[in-house]
Amino acid sequence: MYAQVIVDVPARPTDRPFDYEVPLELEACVEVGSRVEVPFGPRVLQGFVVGVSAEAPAGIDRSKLRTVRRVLDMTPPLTPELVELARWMSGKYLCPEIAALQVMVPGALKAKYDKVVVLREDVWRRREEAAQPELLPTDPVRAELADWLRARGEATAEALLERFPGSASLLKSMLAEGVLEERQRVQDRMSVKTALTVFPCGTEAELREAASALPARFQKQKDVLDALLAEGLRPQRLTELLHAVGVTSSVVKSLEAKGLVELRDVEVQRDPYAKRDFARTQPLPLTEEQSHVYEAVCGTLADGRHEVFLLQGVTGSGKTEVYLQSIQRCLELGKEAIVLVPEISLTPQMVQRFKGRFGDDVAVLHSRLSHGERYDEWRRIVRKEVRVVIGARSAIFAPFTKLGLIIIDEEHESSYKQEESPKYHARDVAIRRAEAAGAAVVLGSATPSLESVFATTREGGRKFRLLEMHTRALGRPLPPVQLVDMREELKNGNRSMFSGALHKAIEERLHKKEQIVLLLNRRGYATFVMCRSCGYVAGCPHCDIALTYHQNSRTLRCHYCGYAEREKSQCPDCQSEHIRHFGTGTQRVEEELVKLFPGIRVIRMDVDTTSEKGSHEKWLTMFGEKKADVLLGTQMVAKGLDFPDVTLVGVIAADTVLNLPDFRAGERTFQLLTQVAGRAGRHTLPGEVIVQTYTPEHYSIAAAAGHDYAAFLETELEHRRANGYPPYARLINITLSHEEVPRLMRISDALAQRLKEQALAARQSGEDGFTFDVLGPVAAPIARIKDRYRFRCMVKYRGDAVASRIVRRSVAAFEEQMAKEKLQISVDVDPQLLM
DNA sequence: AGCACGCCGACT
DNA sequence: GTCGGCGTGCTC
Repeated sequence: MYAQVIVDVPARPTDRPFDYEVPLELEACVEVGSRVEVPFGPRVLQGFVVGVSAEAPAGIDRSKLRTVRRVLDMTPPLTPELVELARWMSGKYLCPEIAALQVMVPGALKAKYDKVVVLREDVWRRREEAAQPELLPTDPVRAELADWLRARGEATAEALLERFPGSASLLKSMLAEGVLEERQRVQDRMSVKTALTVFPCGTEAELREAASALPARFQKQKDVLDALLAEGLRPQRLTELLHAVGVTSSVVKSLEAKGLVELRDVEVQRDPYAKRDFARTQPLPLTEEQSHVYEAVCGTLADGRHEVFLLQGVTGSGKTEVYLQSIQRCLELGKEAIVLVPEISLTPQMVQRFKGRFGDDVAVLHSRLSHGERYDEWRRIVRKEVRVVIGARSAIFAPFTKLGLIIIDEEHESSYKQEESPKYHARDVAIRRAEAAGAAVVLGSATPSLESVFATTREGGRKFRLLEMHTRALGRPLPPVQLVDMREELKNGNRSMFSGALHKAIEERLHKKEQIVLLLNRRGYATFVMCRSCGYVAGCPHCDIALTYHQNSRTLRCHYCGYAEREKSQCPDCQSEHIRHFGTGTQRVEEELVKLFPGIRVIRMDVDTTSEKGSHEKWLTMFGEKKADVLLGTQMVAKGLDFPDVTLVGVIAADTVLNLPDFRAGERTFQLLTQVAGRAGRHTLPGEVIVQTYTPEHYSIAAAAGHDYAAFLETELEHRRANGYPPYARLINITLSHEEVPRLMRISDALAQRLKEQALAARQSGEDGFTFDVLGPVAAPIARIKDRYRFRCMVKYRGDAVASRIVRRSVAAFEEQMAKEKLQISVDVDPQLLM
């Protein structure tokens, strides 16, 4: 048997399958999707099997074939369907196939390579016994080192030198003699956690009899048997059993010797939700709108068809209940379901709803889990213990084999795009996966992305089917939104960051003991350091970016290259001492709140206060328990929260994002305002929203205030069409980086030229139905990172396949330069952030 | 990406 | 004369 393997070397020349022979004893466990260890050149690597065959591969010298050394998992971590998906991803996002395969498995399975030295006992003995002591090396440490290594079995060179300092040359000569041998090791980052488990041997009657047959002096052994019988002979974790009965392990060992129980190492899970009890919930009755949507989805599910639905439902219209019941139906049909939610809204509230409905049938995957916890949840999927997965972006790769339904909540969220390689978009991957699996996709949002809405129109080819929900499930109207023109406030002498209206509204809520959500529309801007005298901003010496102030270490750090320096007390430019760090903005709002409303209790949520693991949940729980009057924060307070006593939502400055040089700025602003407005008055108490802005006439802001998606859509689409932006075209960003600007400029121009030529060639060879425009090259928004300058070409295209082929071929022409002179080219297909 | 092989400067 | 610098070429 032969296997085709993609090896763990993310580079262009190795980005193809390599053929290996599979030894007979491994044939049973090598299949497409297996993770294997293979020799590759002078080293040993991890790889994924992407093909198997009985016949020897053609076109390769048999003598060159090497053999698979080991299969790394009992069950393959990937399914053939996922292997195929990885192949598609590498073509679509222009990433090495191994990178796509790697994101599909938990980080715990990423290989760790190291080298160890072992003692060659046979060589050692032969030399010692050669009986010519005068010829043996005389180093006194020799024997000691050999003994130590013999006891340990193996050791890394570092560990060995730590134990025997200064023996580097000894080590080298022993390796040369062949007494020591270097071996490569391939390890998982994380291994399976196991626990000794007690398995009763025999039937209940047998054990009962055995227990009573034991003489009185074996009382403790009897106690153990009784405990096992009381638990219905279920296997027990040894530590727990010992604790419960109050005996030591020797007692159980005695029982094992008698053959009454068996002790085995069993894989255990770190279940992060083990301690919590989730009250089971029943399906709620659906409103007319909800059941209309539900029926549509069920129809497709029943047919086992692939179809993409765009579910546009106003905030509070009860999308989640529709998801839950659709999943229920999917499970009844014997299929599995994946639910994607933005990381930020994967709150305990959300998890609770799914755990409550489906109990242990759900695995939860999110980045706040430790490596090990994440791995364990994922293992539950592999072992077929769950049929539903809820998680952030990468949960789209859950290794299900009978996928029936994929739900993407808040589908417009930019966090579905991975910003590192492979730069995939979970929505596009989901659709591709569902196509292959014959599964339905439901994209849900109150404010869908323009791309998705466009896909429901005739012009967009009616690729998606639009389903709408206009009314809120609890019958509450959408809260009225009041726009406050801050220019007027300033004119009237109000220089505070709170308008008269917002000030009064806050006061009222405090009086009535209702709660307030305040949003500062600023993308998690980090704290930076500026001189108030001359305007100097502390920047990274290696990157064109401001340094970030870190409170706890009192240092300034660069988030791009890791550069760090001490906090400054004097401006390096003008020597002024008026140099200080500027808060995230929320800090300043908090200070002002406390000043204006003495005794006000504020919870501030931003990058500073939520960096710690679990802090996000902690703050939300506190707010839910009404331990604070105000929840103040950036984007993160806008998403998916549902607190009944929130009756006021205030937006401090609506337009800060509008001025970013990104064609999606208007869309983002509209979405954010709509989302945050939806936090108010969700239950019995009526809500109110106050939006402060300097540009109340801007269509994004006006439309959000009027809860008018249609108006927003019309204007925004017009803009996009006029400027040739998505959804009328798609984008590919190609970023080039090099240490020298002149060289970089020349290469960038050459690349742009090449792209244009390739496009022309495609057109001339009769290819049509595509457009391909090259913009730039221009300096990238962050013009230098890690002392490398950056230029960018933007491609506007229509026609996926042709465009990626043109880009792939053009970039390939620079491969030689990439290797030779440290040129780097990074391709981002369908970028979400243009910054 | 590594790692080996190979060809030129500063040292015992 | 050797140790070690990093250029370039290959990996089933």
